[in-house]
Amino acid sequence: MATIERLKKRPDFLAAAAGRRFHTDRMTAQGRLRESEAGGLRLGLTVTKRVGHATERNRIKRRLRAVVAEVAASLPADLAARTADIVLIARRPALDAAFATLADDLRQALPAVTRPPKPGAGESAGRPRPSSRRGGRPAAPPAPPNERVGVPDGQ
RNA sequence: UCAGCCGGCCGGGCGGCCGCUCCGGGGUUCGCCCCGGGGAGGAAAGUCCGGGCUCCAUGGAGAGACGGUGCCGGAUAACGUCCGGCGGGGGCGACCCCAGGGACAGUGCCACAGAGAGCAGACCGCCCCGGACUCGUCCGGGGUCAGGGUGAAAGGGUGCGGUAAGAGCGCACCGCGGACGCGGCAACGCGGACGGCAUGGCAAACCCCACCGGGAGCAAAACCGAAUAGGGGCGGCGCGCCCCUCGCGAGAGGGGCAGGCCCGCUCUCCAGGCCAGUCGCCCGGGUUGGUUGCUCGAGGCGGUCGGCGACGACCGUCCCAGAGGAAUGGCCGCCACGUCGGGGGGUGCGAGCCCUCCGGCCCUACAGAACCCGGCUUACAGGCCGGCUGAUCCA
Repeated sequence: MATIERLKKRPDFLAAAAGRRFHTDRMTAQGRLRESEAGGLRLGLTVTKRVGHATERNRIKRRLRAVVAEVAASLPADLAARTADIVLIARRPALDAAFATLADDLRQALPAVTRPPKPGAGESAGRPRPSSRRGGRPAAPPAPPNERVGVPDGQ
């Protein structure tokens, strides 16, 4: 049975932000293929302050962790063996969305963001340009760091 | 029964499946597994005060600056908190609200309006005197603040006397100040000779007075830990300037001043320490990560005693979250509560209230520990308990 490690280091989060993306109304998924180390999936959660207050952010993170655990239990072996980091950026509707809906979102997102690069060069065309109002931040990799730290504000 | 005031408390429950973290015990192929137990709040929040703790400084004293507090007494480790009083204000009342020291130490401000706003003031008006003439008006000089008018505020109020008109000018009452006396630990209260009324307000204006205060914070701090450099320790040698005397000189002797740094806001003083250069030997490792700090504490609960009370003393008993991209939950079912819509029934003139059924919603409000305590402030669906006040009804 497959398991998914938790992502905890800040540089890993920043690296994943440069990878492939997958959007739903509930969340945005970002994926990055790791070069080195052993195989397996790792996943981190980001819930920014703009989503809601601390209580609401915590609830979203707990529900997403439960979703991850459930999805991981029934993951195909080839998908689970991919060497990739995923970051889920929660959005406001994740607070009230049905549990099954969140699970479906994740099941769709996982293969999408961890797909190995095709030999063809059509990569950038298929990638959604995040220039819309989503998050309102530039698409450049050195993004403002504070925006995507999932830590509850330390004040 | 209705309206209201004060204090205290709760803030979903039960069950099923699957998880997280810490502690204790056991097992292990060292990956982990099994058993038992603990696991968010009254505000965990805002970070506004007060402490503990840690680091920075070698201790002590004084002055200044800056900041804070501000009726009195008490409680407390401390507080800007709390308790009990006082004074002022509001309410029929239970009760509630108030940054509430000093304006004869000084400086300053009091806009606009108004004649005049701080050693007051004459615009209209009133009155007296003189003059002019067209004979009831004008001009000049003077008195006056009762009236008009302005203003937040016009130098006590009302009445009588008094006067040319007036005025505490005189008198009565009220107000105000007030030596002194009495009560109270005190704030303050009560009485009050006497004073013809004087010291108008603002100190969330400067200021004065009294009291308090070093700074930064658990991302503090300590330890483990790979490399270079800075760095640290020990030991040897070495010690600035001026004057006088001796000496050809290197230098020697005596006297005086000692330079710089360390007193984490500044300055001064006392005590004390260090450095000033070079050589040799040894130690050591900024950051990432790990461990500690990290939960037994001004602790919870129960009781007795003291106190009006805040609270204190004593006895008994309990161990009660310790995460670290951050655990304390996820999903489902049932029930209760609330709310919305609809049907039926009861009651009432009626708004409405009560009972019951069906469906939907929220599936709970505010809100998530981050070193720990004491407070304050702010947010909060709904509910429970106790005491009290005012109406109304019955006896």
